Amino acid sequence: MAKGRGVLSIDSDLISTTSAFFLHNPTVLNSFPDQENIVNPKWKQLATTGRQTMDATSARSPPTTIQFPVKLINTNDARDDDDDEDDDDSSLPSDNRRRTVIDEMDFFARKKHHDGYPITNDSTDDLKDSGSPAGLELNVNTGLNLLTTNTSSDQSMVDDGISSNMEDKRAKSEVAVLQAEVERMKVENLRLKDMLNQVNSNYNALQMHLVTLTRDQKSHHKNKQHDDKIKNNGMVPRQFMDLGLVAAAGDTDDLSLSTSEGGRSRDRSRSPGNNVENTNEDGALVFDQDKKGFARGADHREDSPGQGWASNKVARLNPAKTIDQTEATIRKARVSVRARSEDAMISDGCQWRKYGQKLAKGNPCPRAYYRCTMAAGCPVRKQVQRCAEDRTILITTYEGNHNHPLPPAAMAMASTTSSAARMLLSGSMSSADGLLNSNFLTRTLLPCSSNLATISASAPFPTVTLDLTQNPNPLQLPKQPTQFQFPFPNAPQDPANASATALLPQIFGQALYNQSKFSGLQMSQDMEPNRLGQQSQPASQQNPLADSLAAATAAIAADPNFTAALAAAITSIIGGAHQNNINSTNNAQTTTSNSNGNITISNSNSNGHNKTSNSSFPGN
DNA sequence: CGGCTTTGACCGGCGC
DNA sequence: GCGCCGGTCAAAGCCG
Ligand SMILES: [Zn+2]
Repeated sequence: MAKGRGVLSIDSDLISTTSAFFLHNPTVLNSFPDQENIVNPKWKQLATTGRQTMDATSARSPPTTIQFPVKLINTNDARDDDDDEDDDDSSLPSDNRRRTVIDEMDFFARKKHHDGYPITNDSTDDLKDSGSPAGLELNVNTGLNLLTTNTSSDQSMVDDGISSNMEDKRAKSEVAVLQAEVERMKVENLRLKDMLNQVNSNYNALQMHLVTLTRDQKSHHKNKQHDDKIKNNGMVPRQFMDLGLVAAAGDTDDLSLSTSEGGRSRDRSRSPGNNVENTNEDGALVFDQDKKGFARGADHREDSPGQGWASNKVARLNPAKTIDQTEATIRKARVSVRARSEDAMISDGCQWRKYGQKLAKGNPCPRAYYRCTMAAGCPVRKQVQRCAEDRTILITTYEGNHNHPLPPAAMAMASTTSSAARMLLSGSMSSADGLLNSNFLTRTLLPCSSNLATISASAPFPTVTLDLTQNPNPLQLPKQPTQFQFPFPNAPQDPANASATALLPQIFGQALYNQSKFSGLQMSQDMEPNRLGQQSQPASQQNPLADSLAAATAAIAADPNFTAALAAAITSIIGGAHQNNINSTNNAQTTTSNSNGNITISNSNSNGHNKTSNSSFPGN
């Protein structure tokens, strides 16, 4: 199978990057308005640079945002294989970033190996590759130094022309200086790395806190809502809530829903509690009884392996009947991506291991089951299946949140998933929100396009479907009643598009998220970036947004067409959002539907872009 | 040799 | 209670 390995090259300003990475969330809303100006040259520049796409988005977070490496993706295309070595080299040269990137790469590379930091080697490579076209000072300097340093002969070569001892000395001294600098950078790199890790951990911790707080608040809400819901279905609303929370936690962490471990002994054994996150869950979720039944066997299992560990215990401890439901919902919250691809599966930047295959009943094409192997306990699973009617369409369904850092490429999907979860969650918040949101979108977007985004209640669990195929397939329609449509005029067609593909989901997710926000919160126009402030909503939202935003931004930057489309979509959303807010007619309906909120978003892409996706992602 | 895929068996839920 | 079905497990084999 294709493995995705994310190799990231991060610009020299790691810190800012990292910080942005985690901090970014707040800006999302703002971003939209900005995005309207997609055309904005700034973006393009950024895109080309591959740096800080975010900047353009929001003035607030200037340089720091994550750079979603659209380019990285492109880079990947160039690559043939995944070898680690290749990663380092390839990543560097391909983009403008090459420059200092060297060190930064390691961050994400973590898993595999960042052999020492052969800075010297890398730098040399850079020089060779680039020939110093970039013209960035850093590159040039470093490279020169290194080269000279390494081989005396080289120096001699250079020196010959000059032929003065003084010069030699000078050169040597310079070299020495440069070397020293390199060393210093190395150290700094390490330091940054540590910082990153620290930030990460802090971030996680904060998230957990958030979740806990949110939960507390929720509990209040629940009590209130619960009553209401009971009338309808008792459980549904909560589930969403939980999802949201979970999802929130999930950005970095999983959704850990604890199911009861009860029966799954076998599975569990395998997936030991690697994750620290369990704690999160503790705070976040409480289930009392193992099975409340709603979840199918499969569901249980899923939970248990990745998430269950700690959570399970916790769940037992806390008796809350509805919790189960929540859990189920969470589990069930899924993001389905429809894309045209001849490949067995689309590359999403993650590493997947196939653990099963089945012939689903209504489909002659087998369904493949994958689990994320980027981290030991990662609960994320995905199902890949070809559309029965149109076998060129590959339907990939993601479930759960990663409990580990992701390469940018993977972030897109991950964020999308989480966004979807949030959205669902938000829906739960204001009972109908999810639906409302969809309606929102529909109304807003419909005019624009031919492409569909549909929401259907039919699905057993809340699902957000992103249709990246050009045609709104009849297939979907039957399953899911289309309630609203999203127009995406142009879809990227290149391999590079793969990134775009990945991004789309995020974008959608964001859009959804925003909607949810709008509808649920009835956000004021301000759209304050501070999500934290909005505790009412699940904490999870905050993070994912940022990610998705970043991804979206990157994507936009990368592909003009796409950008335009997005811009249109965003604009419409934004514009429509307010209007929609007013329209809450749906609410009544939604309440019922809460249990399953399915949203389908279709995008018109040219066919075949998917193919590339596999190789294209940096991760691979 | 480790990791991944393949594939039949197994499990639990659900409907009849 | 039985069978169907989706989902997962895990032994066996493959691959680099
Ligand atoms: Zn994962």
